[in-house]
Amino acid sequence: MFELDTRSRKPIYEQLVDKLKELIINEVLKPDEQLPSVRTLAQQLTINPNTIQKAYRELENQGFIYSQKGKGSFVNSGNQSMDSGKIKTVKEELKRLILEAFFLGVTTDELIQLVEKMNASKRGGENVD
Amino acid sequence: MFELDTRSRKPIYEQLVDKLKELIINEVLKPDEQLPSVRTLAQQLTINPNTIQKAYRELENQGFIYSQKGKGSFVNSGNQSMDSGKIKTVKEELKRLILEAFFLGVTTDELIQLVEKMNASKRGGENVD
DNA sequence: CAACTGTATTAAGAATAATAGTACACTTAG
DNA sequence: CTAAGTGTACTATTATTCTTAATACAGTTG
Repeated sequence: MFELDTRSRKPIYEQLVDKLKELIINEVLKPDEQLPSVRTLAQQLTINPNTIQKAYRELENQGFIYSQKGKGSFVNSGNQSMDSGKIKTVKEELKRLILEAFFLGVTTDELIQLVEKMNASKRGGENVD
Repeated sequence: MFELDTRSRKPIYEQLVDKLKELIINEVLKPDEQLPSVRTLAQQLTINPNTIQKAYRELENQGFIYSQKGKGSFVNSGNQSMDSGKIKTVKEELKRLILEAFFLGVTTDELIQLVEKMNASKRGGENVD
């Protein structure tokens, strides 16, 4: 399901969070779809269940999944269940990156085109690169 | 000059890198301006000189500053000295964040407006929030 | 009840970050 | 040239964080 880089300086649980977020956002994992159980995924990736749990806890804090004792962990649908705090955080990160892009010489038009391309890929689902 | 959160899970040297990048991008620190010396800044922030050096080294690797033995560390001017690799990296990060914003329900128009606001603040220098 | 789920806790080891101290090479002001 | 400043490098030690391990408990489902 994933490839993890155990040699990376980036903690494994953070790599997991990033990859799962990507799958959820790209709707590879659809809303209310059940995620692999903590123990199953740990066995598949040959890492410790506690590390999976840490990643799942983080994803739940960020609003991407919800967990139910005895049942499992499931994908949240977007737009819902998201408080405005998360949106503000993402916008702050975006502002930093946009300024950095400007500093590197990227133009406003290029960035706007990037936004529109991402929007198109969201609707259609084509691969944009 | 800065405020550092020693309690944060984020390493001090990374906080330094982020804050200095922000000051450079917003042209609070202007091109060819000299940064505080490793030892001076370490004394001001009451942290170890090695930690400052680590941050400066990272900033140099990312192309934001340049250092000269015996003279000091100085701010790089944008557009110059930046290879296209950095631009590609930033664009990749932007794509991830844009998709995440879409997932949270942010519209294309909102994002375009954000880009244009950042562009305005870059030229004028006003504070945009 | 049995076999799954998530969750919590404690303990130990491994990896990384930060500090401390020292040293060397270079530049500049005097 | 000397002295005081600069960046850079290195080793050693401590502190912090990440990861693993082994249990345990609570809820769900067939």
